[in-house]
Amino acid sequence: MAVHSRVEKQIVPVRKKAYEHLKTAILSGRLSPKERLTEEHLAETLGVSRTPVREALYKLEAEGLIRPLKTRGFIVSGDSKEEVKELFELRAILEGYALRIISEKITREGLQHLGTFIDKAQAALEANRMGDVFKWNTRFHDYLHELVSDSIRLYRLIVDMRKQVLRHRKVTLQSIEGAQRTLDGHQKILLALRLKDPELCEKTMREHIKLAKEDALLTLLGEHIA
Amino acid sequence: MAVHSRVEKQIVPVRKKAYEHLKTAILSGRLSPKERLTEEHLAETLGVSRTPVREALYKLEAEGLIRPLKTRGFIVSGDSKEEVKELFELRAILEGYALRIISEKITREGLQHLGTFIDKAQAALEANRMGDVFKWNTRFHDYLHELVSDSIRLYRLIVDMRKQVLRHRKVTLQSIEGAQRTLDGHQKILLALRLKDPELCEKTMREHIKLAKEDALLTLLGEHIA
DNA sequence: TTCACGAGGATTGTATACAATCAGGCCATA
DNA sequence: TATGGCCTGATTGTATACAATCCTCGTGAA
Repeated sequence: MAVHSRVEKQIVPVRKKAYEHLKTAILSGRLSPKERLTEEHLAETLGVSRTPVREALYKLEAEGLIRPLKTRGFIVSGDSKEEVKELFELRAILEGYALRIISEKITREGLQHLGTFIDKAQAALEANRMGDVFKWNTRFHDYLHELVSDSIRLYRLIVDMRKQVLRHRKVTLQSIEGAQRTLDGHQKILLALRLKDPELCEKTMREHIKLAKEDALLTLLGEHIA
Repeated sequence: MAVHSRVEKQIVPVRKKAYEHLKTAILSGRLSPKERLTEEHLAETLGVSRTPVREALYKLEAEGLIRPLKTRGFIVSGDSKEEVKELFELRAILEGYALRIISEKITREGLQHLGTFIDKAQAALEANRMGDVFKWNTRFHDYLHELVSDSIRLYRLIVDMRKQVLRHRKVTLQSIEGAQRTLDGHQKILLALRLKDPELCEKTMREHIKLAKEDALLTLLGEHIA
């Protein structure tokens, strides 16, 4: 019948649910850097005991999404200019290196996939479907990331950081010019990959992310003014 | 009376003790990748309850020092050739970038300090006091790391990784040639810093760590044969 | 033999209780 | 007004109990 009838009961530990809950709340901005997080209060809110909550908190701390308060409790890490800058710069380094590795082992099909993602994003942009632009751009990056997934540490770092900058990226991509700039960047990346030039790949990716950084910083500034 | 009679009670949470205990056991090789770690067993061994142990385990996992076993429990991450390679390569990237940053803001005194560390290490090497060579080399790197300490994320990543490669480095430095090569590398780094050439700094550091990587891999191979 | 399928022990997940600790305010004293 | 110490509620740290889950291994049927 079904090729795989095993449905894999997929038990989700409370700890994980608490973690995801908090994470999305933070990344979406629903949880601002203003409010203090305490184990007990969160436990009550989520309707669970402190144990899983505290484990979720520790994990978030390890990822840098929240930080311990001197006065006990945590706050979500601010998106101060400095922090956003550092985040993007680290991404530039890590993803630049990743692209270097990728360039050495990507296949013809891989290149084709990437090309498709760009085309779809471009088409979406021209049709003014910004949601889809975002989607295909994300696919583009995700596909790249998968290509380094045997470098476990590198992969984990990249994925972590990427999640953290998500909120900034979303804003950037909402402007037409921003989106077009991003797409141009992706084209350049693809070209560098096609040329199989590791040096160029690293450089291109760094520049691509540097642009994203500047967009994000502008946005940040804008919010400040608004 | 005493200038500072405050002794700072310095309470050390059990969790932290468990964490440190396990960490040193792992880094020193006392805990091999062979044995399985379970919460209960560890708790019993350390004479504490499972709660702090489990928190220590999660932290170690986040740092990549142990990994969950499919069959429940953890094992310490192997030092397979692939893993060591990746570790050093990541270090090369991150510390290379760090040196680039440092080159932009290091002061005259900073350069002098670094020079001193190298001299001391060189002297120790010539007197065949390998322990001291290790010590001064460590100082050299530690000092560099402190210079990036306002880039919190970068700093944390570097420190983490550095701890993980410690066991490999120790072996390398025991050989005279290995130590001399390391020192030469440090000289080059210092030179690059003096020239205030970010590009060169990054490149030099990468190469320095690449050499260390090759040493470590050789050692690893040797152990395999032995 | 090989496979399916429980039984049972080992291990982890979560809740809860209690002890330890800390921040912040209050009061006494100067 | 400033200083220092102590009290108290808030919060975290650790232990423990119990429930849930998973691995293993034996048993029996094909």
